Amino acid sequence: MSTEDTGATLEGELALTAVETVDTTFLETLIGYNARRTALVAIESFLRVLEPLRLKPVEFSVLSLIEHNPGITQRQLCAALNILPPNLVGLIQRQERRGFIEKRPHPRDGRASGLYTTDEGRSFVARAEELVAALEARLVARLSPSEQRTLLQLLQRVYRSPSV
Amino acid sequence: MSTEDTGATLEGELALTAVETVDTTFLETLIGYNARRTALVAIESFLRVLEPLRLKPVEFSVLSLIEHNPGITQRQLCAALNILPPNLVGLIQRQERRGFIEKRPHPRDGRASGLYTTDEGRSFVARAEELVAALEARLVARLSPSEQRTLLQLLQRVYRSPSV
DNA sequence: TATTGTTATACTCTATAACTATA
DNA sequence: TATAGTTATAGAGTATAACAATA
Repeated sequence: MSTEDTGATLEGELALTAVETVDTTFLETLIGYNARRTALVAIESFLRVLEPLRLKPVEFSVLSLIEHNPGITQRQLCAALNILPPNLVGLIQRQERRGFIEKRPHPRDGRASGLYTTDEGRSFVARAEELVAALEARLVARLSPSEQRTLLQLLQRVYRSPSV
Repeated sequence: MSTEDTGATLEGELALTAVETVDTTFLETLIGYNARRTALVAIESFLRVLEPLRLKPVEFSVLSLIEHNPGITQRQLCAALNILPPNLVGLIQRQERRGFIEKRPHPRDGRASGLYTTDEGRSFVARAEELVAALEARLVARLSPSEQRTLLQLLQRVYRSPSV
């Protein structure tokens, strides 16, 4: 992250410690810290790779979930993605305006509507998922296939464990 | 996340799929998604546990880094924590006002100042780090010690790999 | 000329209150 | 009475531009 290194540490001041190299060992023992940094790196790449499609991570998640769960409701999307209902409204409208999804009346609940991808939306999601899969491969390129599986499993066991 | 389950899936509608249970299998293959969810769970617990100390995750990181890197500059903190300089100013001022840190003139650079914890700050950080360590233990309670080490190592290999 | 710390400010993300229409 | 979706809005987090002091 730092681009310079002026060296010259021996100024003779006793109390002076590690002013050039930052010691982050304590923070690095915390999954919260490490998970956050990993997520930030992934999101950064994501933004770059999906920029040509004008698609942000949450928007991708929403489209992908609708594609694989035809008829899903906004309430279900909120629960699955940890989004608050008011903040989902705009996301849905945008994808609707782009012609990628459409609402149809819900068969059993007049308050809700089911969300579906359009033909155009389906091919768009397919393209996006390809780009994301390729990005994913680059992200974990340093890990062996078994290490990749292990990492996902361990993360899931942490965030799925109840009452943390 | 969902608390209800109305059942009654066999309505006879052909196109209706998985309206009650959401299929997230594609998203769950992505480290970005899994790392983010893990980070969110950790941050949630963090906010709850550190609330009595009126300390947020970033504030803890800042204090902890100053404690373990006496004389660190704001520029170094920014680089280490991925914070932009203007956004660090307020964080520093708040911890200064609480009497936990102090600025001293930098020995070699008149533009910068070195940051140090005060006596009060040191005992405060110690208390905070204890709480965080206990929280960490609960977060990874479902993993064996060797799995815990593996998880941290794999995460670090992902976010440290260059040019993702 | 470049960099540290700072102010002001804009933009995005997330959260809360309140409404409507259905259940 | 409670819930799905919506509007309006507040607040937190993150970003850029510009400046003074120092390198």
